Order: sequence, then structure tokens, then C-alpha cells
Amino acid sequence: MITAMARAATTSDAFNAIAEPQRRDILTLLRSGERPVTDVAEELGMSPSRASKHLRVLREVGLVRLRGAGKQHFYGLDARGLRPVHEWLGGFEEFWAGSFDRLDAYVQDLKRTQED
Amino acid sequence: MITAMARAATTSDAFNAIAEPQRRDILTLLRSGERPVTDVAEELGMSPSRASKHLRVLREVGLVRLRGAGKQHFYGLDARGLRPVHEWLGGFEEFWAGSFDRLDAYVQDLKRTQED
DNA sequence: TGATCATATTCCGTTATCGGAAAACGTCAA
DNA sequence: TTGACGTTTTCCGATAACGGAATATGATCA
Repeated sequence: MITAMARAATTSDAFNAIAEPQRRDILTLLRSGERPVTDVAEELGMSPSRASKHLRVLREVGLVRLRGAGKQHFYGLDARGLRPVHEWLGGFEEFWAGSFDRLDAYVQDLKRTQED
Repeated sequence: MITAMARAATTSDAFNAIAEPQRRDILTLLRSGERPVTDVAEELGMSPSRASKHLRVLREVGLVRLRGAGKQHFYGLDARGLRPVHEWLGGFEEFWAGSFDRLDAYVQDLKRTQED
């Protein structure tokens, strides 16, 4: 039972998971191929335990997959989990160019307001 | 001076700002035009104070602009702030189709591992 | 079995979110 | 000035992320 809500868990969403810069770095790194925890940690300059924790979060939201048992674990990218983010963002692309116009309108409006 | 780091502030990033579902809803709503706080609150079923707080976060990261002084405030979308998110995501698009193949490979691998 | 390497988890303290409720501003009209 | 409306802020309690350090688990090889 939930008593009080604070910020949503990092593991609740791809949106929340990628809010952390280091986790984005991990995903970016994994674009070039699978890697064991140690490599991730070393290449991104973080402690193995930290890397492991971040990878756990990414695994829980399905952005990363663990392959291979035994001593060697390989983490690989599963970018499908980013689709919801991309889809949500897609609705805004048309606004990027337009935003400049809208900013112009805003500035014009501001001028008018101050002149009045 | 920073003593200990917790989760990054919601206002530090577009990434952090859009991690909250209600803030995404607000941005989506504002695609159809500017709105005063009350309207946002009502249309999304949240208290005015909550809406105002969310809008403040969005304003601080530059995703939203405040127009008009006086009693009537109008909040409008400034989607340019989403560009960093889109750009980061862009690097992964090529992987979405590929991810299925990679999943196949993963499953094959799993089979092999379990047979051994 | 015991040592060693690779990963994962737990413990700790600090910080900041989130919602609701209540109170504080700020503006405009009577 | 008083009152009403629209908006923002403050206070509160509960939750949990984050890093580092230490510890635990797990697998492999001598």
C-alpha cells in the first residue's frame, strides 16, 4: 500500500531511467557492443559497484539485457525500451521550427505590452 | 558547496523534467495552445497549486514560457528544450529494428547455454 | 579446499521530490 | 477599501535516489 508518493522510482519508466546522465552514458557506450560490468565501469570512470547498480536499473526497465552466466556477464543494449520516449517526443518535432516563430510572437507581444 | 549528491534536481535537465508523467501531460496539452494555470489544472485533473509547481519546473528548464502579466498568465510550449533529448535518442533509432535480431541472438545463445 | 577475480548487494548520510492543505501575493472591479 | 479571483509559495510527512565503502555472492582455477 502506498502511503505517500515521492518522486517516481528510477525503475518505473524508461523516462526515469534515462534521467540519470551516467545511465545515458552507459547506453551510449553499449551501442558499440556488449560489455562486462568492469569494462563499463572503467570506460566511464566509475566504480564497478556503481556501474552494476546503474545496469540493474537499466535491466529492470528493459533497456539492457544480461547475456551469459558464470564469471563473465555481458550487458547488451536493448533499445526497444526507448520507443515510448521516442514516440512521445515525436509529437513535438513539428514544433521545433515553429518555436522560433512563436518566440518572435512572444517578443512582439512583450514589446506591445510594455508600450501600452 | 555540494556535500553529497542525491538524485539530480528535476530542474537540472529536460531529461529530469520530463521524467514526471504529469509534466509530460502538461507539455502535450500545451501543443494545442497557450493556457492559464487553472485550465491546465482542470483539464488534467490536478490542483492549481500542483499545476503551478509543475509549470514552474518546466519554466526553469525552458520548456515553457510565461506570457502576459496581470491576472491572466498564459503558459505556452517552447519545444526547443526537447532537442537535447531528441538528439540523444537519435543515436539509437538504428538499433530499434536491429534489437529484434539481437534478441533472437540472445535467445539462441540462451538455448545453447542451457544445452551445455 | 582455498585463493582470486567478477558482480551484486547492503549500509550510511544527504538531499530533493511529490501531493495536499493552507496561506500569501497580486490584480482588477465595485 | 473591500472583496473575489488567479496564481504562487510555504509547510508537512513519506519516500527514495545517489555515491562510497564494505561486504556478500558466485564462478573458476590451482
